[in-house]
Amino acid sequence: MRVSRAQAEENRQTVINVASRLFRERGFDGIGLKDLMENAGLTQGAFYKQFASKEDLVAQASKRALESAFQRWLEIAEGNPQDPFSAIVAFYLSMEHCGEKMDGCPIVALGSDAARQGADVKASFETGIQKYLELIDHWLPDADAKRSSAKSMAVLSTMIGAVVLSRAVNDPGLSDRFLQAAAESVRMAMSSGDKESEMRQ
Amino acid sequence: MRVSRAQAEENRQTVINVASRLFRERGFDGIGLKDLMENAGLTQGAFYKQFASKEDLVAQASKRALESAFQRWLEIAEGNPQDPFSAIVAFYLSMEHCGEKMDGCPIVALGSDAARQGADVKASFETGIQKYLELIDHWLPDADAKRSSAKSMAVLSTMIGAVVLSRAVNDPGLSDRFLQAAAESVRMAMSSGDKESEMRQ
DNA sequence: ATTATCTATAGATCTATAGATAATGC
DNA sequence: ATTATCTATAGATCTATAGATAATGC
Repeated sequence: MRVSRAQAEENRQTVINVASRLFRERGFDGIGLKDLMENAGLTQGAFYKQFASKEDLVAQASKRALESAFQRWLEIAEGNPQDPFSAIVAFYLSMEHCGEKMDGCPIVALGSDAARQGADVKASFETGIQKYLELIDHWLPDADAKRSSAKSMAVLSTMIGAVVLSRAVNDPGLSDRFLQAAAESVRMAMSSGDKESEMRQ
Repeated sequence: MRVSRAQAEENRQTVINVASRLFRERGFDGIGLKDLMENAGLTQGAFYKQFASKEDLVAQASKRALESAFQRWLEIAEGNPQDPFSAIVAFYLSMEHCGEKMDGCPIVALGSDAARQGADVKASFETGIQKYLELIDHWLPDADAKRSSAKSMAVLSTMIGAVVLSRAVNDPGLSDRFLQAAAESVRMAMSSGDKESEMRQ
């Protein structure tokens, strides 16, 4: 029954990967350890050799979810070097992304849940969120350098809020309007310079 | 043990009100019927005379949460007739609102959870969200009448996303920066006219 | 000898139902 | 007679632990 150290580590990674997807689909409280472990091809009994508690897995799976979602952003950005931010917006604020909870943005899928978790889980989110902000900062017009952070924060807020809203309603038409409205708003925000200095003119 | 019809209805309302607050604090899966009923001063056995299922209560409590949060917006707006939207922004994007999950915005507290629920729960959210949009529409500069809906959607998205993000991190400084960045962004969006026609000039 | 995984289980909790009780409403 | 609430419980599920097993790693 015992497996090699390498195999055990591989199993551990599988559990984290499976959890990062199933938590996004069903919520932290929406799936039990038995179901999680079976989805990773193991039994429940093996869990506590790998993780200290369910909360421990929640923190690690959150970190993994944020990391893999961030990787996806990088891939999409690299696929359109001329205008990486527009490519991100087209993907993120699409009905396709709205429909794929399991592989979509974990901040949208688990943001409300994260607010109820302990410091370790929030730390996973905080680190991931900072990376998103840095990436968006990087795409801002140079003139905005000093105010970059605030603008990136507003842009990220708009994107996340729009997908949360689009998933919370029944009407697909309304969902799509939220995504389109947010897309227009963030494209505008990113293309324009510093709004305060514009107003001072 | 039986109570009057009026008392029974009052009890039912109490259960819905209690649930609307405790669901916001702990999530739909984070509190059981026994705990809910005890918080309403009843025992678990009384539940199924009042509600068809837990999901039924989830839908009704969501409706109630959206309604009472909307009432709070109206009260705040009436408290500042000169600039109702600024008053809403000052409240909604404050650290105080960030800290009060139980009485705060249910879209922030339960948005991720709502995405996993059935059509009845989503209908509660959809109806509530539409009312927020109408109210924000109402405060837009007249010039924006035609494009009002899209702008209101972007503004609501930004506000909700910012509070979701501010609650998902540990660092209070970061939380506050998200709120401030969103506040500046939505004030700018509401005060400026139609951005597309501006760009055409 | 160590240990990753298994089966089995403890003890708590979950949703939902059944039957008793006692007050209402006709 | 009806019924809102109560106590009690069924049956499922939850997190976590205990001890057995069999393969690894020294």
